[in-house]
Amino acid sequence: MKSKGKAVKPSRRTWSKPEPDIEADTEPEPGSSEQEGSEASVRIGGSWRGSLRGGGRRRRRTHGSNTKERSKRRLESNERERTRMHKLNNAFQALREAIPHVNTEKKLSKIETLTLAKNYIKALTTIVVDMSGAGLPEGGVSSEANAAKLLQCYQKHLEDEGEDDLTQYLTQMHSFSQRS
DNA sequence: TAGGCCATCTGGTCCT
DNA sequence: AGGACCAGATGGCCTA
Repeated sequence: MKSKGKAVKPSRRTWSKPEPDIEADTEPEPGSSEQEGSEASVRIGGSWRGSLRGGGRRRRRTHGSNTKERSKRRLESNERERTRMHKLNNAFQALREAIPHVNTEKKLSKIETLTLAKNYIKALTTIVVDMSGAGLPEGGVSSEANAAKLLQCYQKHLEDEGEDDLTQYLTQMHSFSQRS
């Protein structure tokens, strides 16, 4: 079996290989100001997000100035970030399993998962609203009938949204439901 | 080969 | 102070 895009990647661009154009390890003393307008504030390691949040301030850099110490912190931080992303991916997987998409070899991408989940929720909402409006029949509705109606609503929502790239999932899902 | 998707690294900002 | 969160950058794998 193959795992798309997956590979045990060796660490690249490690801390020990900083961008040559900025503040190698000749950073100022902790506490000294070295921000606004400097080249370093424009690009750091290929990225920075200037005024997205809170605006203005850049780089706290109050941690140990010791290179070894910073390297250690960076590695720990990387590890935490990796763990965090793994948790996020687990949540995505749980979501994939919660929404009715057909059992196919092709795993839903993250964007597909979110889009399908959104439409699924909308479809369920529609059903609930419809049912509460028409009144539930005595003894309830069979699960098969509910499933059929759900699929109908689901299909309608997908079509209304014009998300062509998802219609194949709908088709697959529909045939799957007919088979079972 | 191009484009999509993904994992990872990274540094800035926010939160506790 | 340190961890969580976030988003840009980078590069690998896969498919059309």
